[in-house]
Amino acid sequence: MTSFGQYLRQLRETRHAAAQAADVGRYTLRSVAANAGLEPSYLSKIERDIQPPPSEAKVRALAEALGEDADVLLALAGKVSGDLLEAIRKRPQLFAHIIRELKDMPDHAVLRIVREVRDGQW
Amino acid sequence: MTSFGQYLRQLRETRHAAAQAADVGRYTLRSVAANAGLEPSYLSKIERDIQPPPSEAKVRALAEALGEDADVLLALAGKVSGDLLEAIRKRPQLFAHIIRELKDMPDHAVLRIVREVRDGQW
DNA sequence: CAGAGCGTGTAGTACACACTACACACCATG
DNA sequence: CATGGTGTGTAGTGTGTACTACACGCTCTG
Repeated sequence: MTSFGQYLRQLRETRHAAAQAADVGRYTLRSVAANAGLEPSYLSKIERDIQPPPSEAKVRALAEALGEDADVLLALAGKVSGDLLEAIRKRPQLFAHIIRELKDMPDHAVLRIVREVRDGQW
Repeated sequence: MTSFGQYLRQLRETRHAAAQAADVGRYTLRSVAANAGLEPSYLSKIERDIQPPPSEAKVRALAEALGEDADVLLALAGKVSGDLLEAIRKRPQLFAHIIRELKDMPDHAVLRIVREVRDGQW
């Protein structure tokens, strides 16, 4: 399993290389830290898994700065997005039930449900 | 909104009265605390909302001791069950998507989906 | 070879979390 | 009137969370 730090560093280095090739946009540790609003040394430690992942807000800021999906990054950070938690807390039994039903199903089955729901014949 | 503490106390007092009427089983603060594995004074403070809700494990133990649904009690405690979090973290985008789709739907619509899923033609 | 820019090391902070231990005051009962 | 059981008050503890501030050493460029 890739750790949060490993993933973050790899992601940044990929962006860095791509930005070199292209033109603008810098993906140095310092500039990413600045864009995401945290101290460079802090980010350095996070990327090397010396510090645990930061708060949800900072993870979101990092996702934004690196062009990555926030939910994915949050998951790697061992967290779940606050708005999802809120939704579950509002109707705990309902959501507990449905999540437990779906958790052992293969992706394609769940995806099919998602699509059915979105197409909205409910 | 009923607080966690208020709810807990009310629940315990209800059980207490019922147990009086019936026969066995004690629902004093001390005995519930003992059954759930925490200090009486701690539970006392929790029931009066002087202390914040305890850890997930303790909330579960309280639910067990009081015959209440753990997910409901956890929700009142502002928490979400760890197994649900784990399921979401394993497939963050998938579950984020489906929860966000469902969160604004009325109960009956969600329930219908739950049933369809359980009846398993997926 | 000075200076900019890069990543990193060390130190420390403020606060919340999750509790325990023990003493106390009250009430009813034998 | 002492004893058992009830809820509560006070105090303190260890651990994690979530960071900041600042200094250091390396490398590349002008």
